Amino acid sequence: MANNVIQLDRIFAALADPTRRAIVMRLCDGEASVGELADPFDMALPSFMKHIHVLEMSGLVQSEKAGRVRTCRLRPEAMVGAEDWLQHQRAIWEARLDRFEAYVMKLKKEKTERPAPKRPSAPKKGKA
Amino acid sequence: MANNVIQLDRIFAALADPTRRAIVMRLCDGEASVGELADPFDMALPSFMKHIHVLEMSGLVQSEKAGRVRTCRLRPEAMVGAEDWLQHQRAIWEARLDRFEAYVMKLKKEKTERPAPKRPSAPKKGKA
DNA sequence: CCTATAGTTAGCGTCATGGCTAACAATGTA
DNA sequence: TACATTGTTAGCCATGACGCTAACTATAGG
Repeated sequence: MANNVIQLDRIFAALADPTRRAIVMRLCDGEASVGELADPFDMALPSFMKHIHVLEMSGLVQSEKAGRVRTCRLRPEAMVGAEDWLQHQRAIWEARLDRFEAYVMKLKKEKTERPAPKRPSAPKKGKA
Repeated sequence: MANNVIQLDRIFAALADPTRRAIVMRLCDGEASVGELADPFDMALPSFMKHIHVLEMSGLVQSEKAGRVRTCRLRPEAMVGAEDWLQHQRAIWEARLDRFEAYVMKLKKEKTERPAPKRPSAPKKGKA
C-alpha cells in the first residue's frame, strides 16, 4: 500500500528529469550499455550513473553487469503504475464532468484518439 | 518544443509528491477552497500553499480568489501531456516487442533448437 | 469599529538533487 | 605483464524542495 505510493513517488520523480526521460526513450529501442546510453549526453559518467540509479530505484530500469559492461533494459511494467494513476484520475474527472460540462471532451476530440493500449490491465477508457 | 519538455518536467515533478497527488484526487471531486483542501493535511498553511503553487505552475491546477477565499480547480488537460508521454513510450516498447517476437520466431525457424528467452532483449544492438 | 477568518509574505533549517573531479577497481586485449 | 576500457566510489559544491514559525493583509460579520 504505502509501498505502492512510494513507488509512484519514485516513478514520477524519475520521469520529471529530461535526461532520464531521454534514457527511457532510448531504452524503448532496446537494451544498451551504460556507455552507449551516456554517449549522447554531455555529462560526466558519475553524474550520468546517478540518473541510471534513480531509474533503477524507481523500477523503470533494470541492469546487470557482465564482464566490465553493465547492460540496462526497460521494465515497462513499472510505467503502468503511473499510467494507471493518471487514467484513473481522468476517468473520475470525466465522470464528474459529464454532469455539466463538455469542453474537455472537445479537447479530447482534438487529440483524436491516441492509440488504444493493448495492455491487459488498461481500462481502455471507452470514451463514455 | 523545449517549452513542452519543461511542462512535462513540471507535471511529473508535481505528481511525484503524495500530498500533491492527494490534492489532485480531491479536486477530481470538484473545486475547493485552499482551506478545504488543506484541512485533511497535518501541515502548516504556508507549506501547503507551496504545494498549491507547484500544482499551478505545472498547469494541473488553476485558482482564483474571490473575496478572501481562493478557489482551486483541476485543469485535466495538463494531465493529458503526461499520460500521452507514457502511452507513447509504451506503444514504442510494444511495437519493438512485436518486432522482437517476430525476430525470435525467425530465429526459431532457422535454428529450431534455439530456445526463446522469456524476457525481451535487444535483437541486435546497432553500433555493432 | 472590532474581531475572527482566510490567505500571504518573509525568513529560516534541513535534506535531496544534479552536476563536477579525482582516484580506484575490474576486466579485456596486445 | 602492461595497457586501455568501463564502470564505480568518494567527496565537493550549488541549488531547489519541503517543512516550520512569526508577522502581515484583506475581507466578512457582528
